Amino acid sequence: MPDIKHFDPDATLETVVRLFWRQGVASTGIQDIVTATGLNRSSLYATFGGKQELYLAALSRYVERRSQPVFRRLAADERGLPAVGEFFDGLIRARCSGEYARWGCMVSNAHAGAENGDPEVGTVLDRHHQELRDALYAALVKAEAHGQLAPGTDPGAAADLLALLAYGVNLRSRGGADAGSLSVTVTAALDSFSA
Amino acid sequence: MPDIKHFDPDATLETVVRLFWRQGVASTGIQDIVTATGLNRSSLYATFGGKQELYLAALSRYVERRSQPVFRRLAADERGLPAVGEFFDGLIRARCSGEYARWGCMVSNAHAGAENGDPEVGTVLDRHHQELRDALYAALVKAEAHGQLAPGTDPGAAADLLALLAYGVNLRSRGGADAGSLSVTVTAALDSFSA
DNA sequence: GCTATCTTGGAACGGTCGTTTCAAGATGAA
DNA sequence: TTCATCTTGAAACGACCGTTCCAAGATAGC
Repeated sequence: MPDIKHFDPDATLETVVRLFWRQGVASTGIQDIVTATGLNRSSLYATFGGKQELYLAALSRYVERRSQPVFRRLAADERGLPAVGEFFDGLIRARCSGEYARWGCMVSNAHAGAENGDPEVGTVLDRHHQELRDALYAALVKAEAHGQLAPGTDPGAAADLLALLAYGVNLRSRGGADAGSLSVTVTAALDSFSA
Repeated sequence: MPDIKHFDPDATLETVVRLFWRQGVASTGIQDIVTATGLNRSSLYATFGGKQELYLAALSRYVERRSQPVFRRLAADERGLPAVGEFFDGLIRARCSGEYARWGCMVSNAHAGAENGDPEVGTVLDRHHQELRDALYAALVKAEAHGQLAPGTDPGAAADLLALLAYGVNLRSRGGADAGSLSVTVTAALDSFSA
């Protein structure tokens, strides 16, 4: 019997993701969201709850739609080191050019925000890090099996290092670092593992 | 003839640094600063100007008092790789324990904030990164001279990598990563350079 | 002690914050 | 078509935002 929603919650949430991603949660007002999505406060609150819940939903969507697909592709790639190189190439390209240039990574940004005190946010950050590391590890294990790794290279330790390196890329790209120098650094790191 | 200030601007700025460092600029209100410093709005604005100028002054103070002394010590250290190891040990200890545990690095945090659009802030971030890299480079050049580096290791590329790694440590420590795993990762990275 | 000059306390500014409320509108089953 | 139910628009909430203003207070040279 009831009325149905006159908008697409999924498209709305994607718009919200981009606002929080680019500006951060503390610098994004409800009015910004109302303006960007075109819907009003009532629909917003009825659908998503308050700002914090909306942020958490947006952060989760970011992880599911942006991060995890890339992680899965990396983990499933059978080529080994070339897959890792492609992962970082794509990362740097996404961070420095195109629609989301200089936005950094929403999860990396969340680390620096005051909202990481929220335990639910903290859980998302930890899981995201674990998934990134695991995907890198899976690729590096295959690299090892293909004899692509320099002798004595531990895939686990390398995965830990590359995961932290990715955060550095995310941060510095948002700060304005140019794609070329980031690429050189990452390539040199991968070369140091290479057989 | 005039009256003199009834407070110590330097001590005040240090208090402000800690507020912005811990909570970020967007989540820190002028009222928070008034409460924490004990002085009133008039003195605050007369001495430092508005919030953005205050943030810039606090960020500069952080770099001068917290980052640069450590960078200088690293750059001046003649031991090579042990100096780099000590630098990261101190970094991880400062980030994960003591008074500033889980605060991250104020400069790293600034990368993720919306204020990095301010060109003056951007300049501070870039200079900070350059100084960090240069200090690492200086230490690695000495390591090379001492024969501590694995053959084929380029001190410049290694410095670039370790600088980005430091950002990763800063971010993940704020996110709650434990000191032990960060230490293991960093140690493994340094070992991969070691002769 | 007088006075010019700066500092301080505290109120107040207009604006925006996140959130709530409620009447009017839209929907689909009966 | 009727009606119960949900959605929507718009106004309003109190609280807080960064900032400004000004009278009262403190200081140091005269």
